[in-house]
Amino acid sequence: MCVAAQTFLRSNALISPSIHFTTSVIRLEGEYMRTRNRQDGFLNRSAPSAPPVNRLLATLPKNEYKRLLPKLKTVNLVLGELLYESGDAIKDVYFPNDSIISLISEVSERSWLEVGMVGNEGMAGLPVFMGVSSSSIRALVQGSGTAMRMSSAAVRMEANRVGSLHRLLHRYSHSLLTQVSQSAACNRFHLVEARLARWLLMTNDRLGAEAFPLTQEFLSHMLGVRREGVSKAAGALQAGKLIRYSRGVITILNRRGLEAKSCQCYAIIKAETDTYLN
Amino acid sequence: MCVAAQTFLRSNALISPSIHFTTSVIRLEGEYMRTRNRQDGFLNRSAPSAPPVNRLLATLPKNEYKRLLPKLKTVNLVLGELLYESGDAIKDVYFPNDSIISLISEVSERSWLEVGMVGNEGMAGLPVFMGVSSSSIRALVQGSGTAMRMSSAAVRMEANRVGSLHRLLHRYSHSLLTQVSQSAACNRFHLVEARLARWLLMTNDRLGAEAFPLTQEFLSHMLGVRREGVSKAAGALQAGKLIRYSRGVITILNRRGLEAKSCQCYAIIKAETDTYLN
DNA sequence: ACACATATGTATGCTAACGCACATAAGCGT
DNA sequence: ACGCTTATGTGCGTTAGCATACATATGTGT
Repeated sequence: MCVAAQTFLRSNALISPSIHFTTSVIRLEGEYMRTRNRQDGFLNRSAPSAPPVNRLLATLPKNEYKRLLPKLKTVNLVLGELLYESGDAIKDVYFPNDSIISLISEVSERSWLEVGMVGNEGMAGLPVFMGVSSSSIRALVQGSGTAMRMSSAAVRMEANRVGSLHRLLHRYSHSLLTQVSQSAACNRFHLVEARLARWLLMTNDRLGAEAFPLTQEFLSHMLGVRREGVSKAAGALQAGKLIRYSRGVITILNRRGLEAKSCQCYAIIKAETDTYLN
Repeated sequence: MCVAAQTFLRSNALISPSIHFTTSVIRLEGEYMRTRNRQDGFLNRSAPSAPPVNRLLATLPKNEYKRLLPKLKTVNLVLGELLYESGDAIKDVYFPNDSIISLISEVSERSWLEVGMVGNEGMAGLPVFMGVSSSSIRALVQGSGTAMRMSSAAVRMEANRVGSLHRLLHRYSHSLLTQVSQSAACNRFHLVEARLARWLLMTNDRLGAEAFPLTQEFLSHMLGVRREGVSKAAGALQAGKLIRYSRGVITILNRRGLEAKSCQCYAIIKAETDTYLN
């Protein structure tokens, strides 16, 4: 958690790392607890038509799922938590239920970019399955919720036997690569407003909530633009009554409208993500 | 080959598709043949300290390599050839020797972006290994040369048995994802000139040649910028005597200088690519 | 109620890259 | 040698997004 906050705020270079560290832990945990308490189940998740479980795991045949169950542990992931850092050993992998994990690439202290988003359709920690112990990509919790955690050792076992999980992870790898490629092109060609709309929709899909805590500062790192750019784009979306936001909480008011503002990339990525499990 | 040229020139929307098709086949093949004839072994490949073989295959243990050999066929790949198109079934996979294959993502008729580059360190057609028959990413020959071709059916067999190739392809998948992520960030944050320098260096590494046929038009699609932008950036590099070019042929004059002009991304990607095989 | 931290808005000037239009140049086929 | 095609250069107005600086607003703890 400490590490999480440290990274989360690393961009603010004016304050010394240690100060950073302390204040941001407080800030993050504080913010989270507050929002959770203010309104029970703050996220306003819509009535769960489907129970919030990881769809990748849910697709496994029963016997295989049973075999894996002892190795899986439900854990809570909190916004801002850093699951693994660039270059560090990956100790566990995560199958999100209703949480979201961002895969982030960094080219400099202040320039980050989300290259992929992992929700209940996938797993964070693919490098382990691929036989690599660390990655240059950072995994940061972008939406609070639960996930199923599995040790890297257990994942490495799965890499050695071709079973249902093995095959599913292959399909997922392809899906993720597609997502990363599509958003690379999207980030290159599309305007900030469209990309913001896409990002909010993707988050909405995975979180199953209409409102979620996110500052513009955080968003700016996801989209790879300045905070002021997010302010402008978000302001435009709010003016159009598509979203509402205040002090780190964003609420989606009009999904259809957001879809119209977003680029095709949203639909393309969603189609890929939704169909690979079939 | 027809399809190749069709796609290669698709951006020129002023000419009808059929005209396109015919003229561009001629143009491409013509250009290639001309350059090949003009000077025997036009590419001026540097003295092959290492023989030009696919390094992924070369890393296999001997017995496994022998097992695969009957399934591999050496083929010639020609600049502009389209190995598989977005959405179409992938019939074969390719292990480049001294050829290069570009993985390209498209967001509109005129907006393309190279998301990954495959040389002798890898394989084009990973989706097949991952159990998917087609991909939204296009594979286009970006540098002429030879490659080892293997049928998709044979690759699917390999996906079902965990052997050396299986493990290597896992490692390669991770390497490719890293490359795609890094260039996504690079394309987002770095200037055209730096990206062009990086791209030329990466091509130089894989082609093993100082001079290679490439128009600015082609380059613009790789970098996801306008042709005029390439003209400006290439002009600057030429003014600095780092490269020389004329009518579709680029020559690298000063590698060190290019490395200085490029961003760190070149070194980062190269390190990943060079070390995953060990 | 107040002070404080932090989230968000906004203004100004700047630059890279865009879109369009056209000029030049180099090679090729006849 | 000539004309054609194609590759490359360049100028001009526009724009999205950057950097910096500062203003405002909104929760929170005391």
